Amino acid sequence: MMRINKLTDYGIVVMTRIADMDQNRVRTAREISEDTRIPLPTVTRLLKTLSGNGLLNSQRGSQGGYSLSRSSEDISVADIIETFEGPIALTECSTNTCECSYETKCSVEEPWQKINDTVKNALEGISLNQMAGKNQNEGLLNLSMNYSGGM
Amino acid sequence: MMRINKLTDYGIVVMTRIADMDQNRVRTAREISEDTRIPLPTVTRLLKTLSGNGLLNSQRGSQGGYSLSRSSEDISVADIIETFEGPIALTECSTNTCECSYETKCSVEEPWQKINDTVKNALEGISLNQMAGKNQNEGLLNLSMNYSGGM
DNA sequence: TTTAAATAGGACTAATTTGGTCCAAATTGC
DNA sequence: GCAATTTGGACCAAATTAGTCCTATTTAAA
Repeated sequence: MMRINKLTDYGIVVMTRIADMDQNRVRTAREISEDTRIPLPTVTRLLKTLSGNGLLNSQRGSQGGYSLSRSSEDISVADIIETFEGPIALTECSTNTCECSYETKCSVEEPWQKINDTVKNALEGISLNQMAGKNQNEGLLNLSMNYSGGM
Repeated sequence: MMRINKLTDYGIVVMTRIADMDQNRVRTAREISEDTRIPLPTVTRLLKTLSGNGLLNSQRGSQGGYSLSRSSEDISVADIIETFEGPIALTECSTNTCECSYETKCSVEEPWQKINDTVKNALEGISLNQMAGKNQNEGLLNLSMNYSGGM
């Protein structure tokens, strides 16, 4: 648990798939659905969300479809997650002005904020390019923090 | 979104509250409910879960109650989250053996695993003691990764 | 030994969120 | 004009989560 939503996960799959494909033509929802085996109506919805938030360009009409709005190196996992889930934050308290009614909660606010920033930082450090097959072996994660290996 | 559950959040509040109190006596569910204003039945349930997972000691009967099972410095936020939500992982794929049916998903597995580890690492680096009022000003976060400040 | 104060365990319901589908409208190329 | 596509939004079903309640067990103290 403590998961990102399934749709967000799908969104990453879909974006990864588009990044993997030939960048010189657009891809239709149907194609992507067939590639990923995610049901068409769901893919449709994912693509709408992604293009609505500027991660994909869309072209309507016959011969239309979707393509990345910018290079896969310039799209981070954080971008995709935020598209579907809004600002990255593990607790509500740290996003907006704190309205919590429990006295102790707010003494807890600052550590949470840093936790959230740390997580956000990690996710921003991973590009679509790294998720896709292109760069698969070395330097997969170039996080701005020093990841200390297996725990 | 991408939140920890509300009960988990409450759990952290409750633990923080217990850590803040005099360690020489146990605290009852009722007291904690009054302190935190979280409804008694809910607090009761939280405490049962926490003691069931070994984060709290419980003493039954009259004059009974709960107390930390170990020092607040030795209890991490990760411990509490895992008590309520199981292993820390943003995606399902990285916890158990991957059963996903989408071909692209698994090319994505390794980066996710590292993301999850990074998040886990961050949460393990924060002790209850730091969440509580005791240590509030300096060195709040002693993460094993270098957190590079506001973004 | 009785009683009152606690925790323990588990069943249950209500509320909320999430996942998934569908339809009608707009756009575009042929 | 027609067929292929995206767009926008409404809608329902399923799953998860939050919260409550009841009964049993344990313990200290009167």
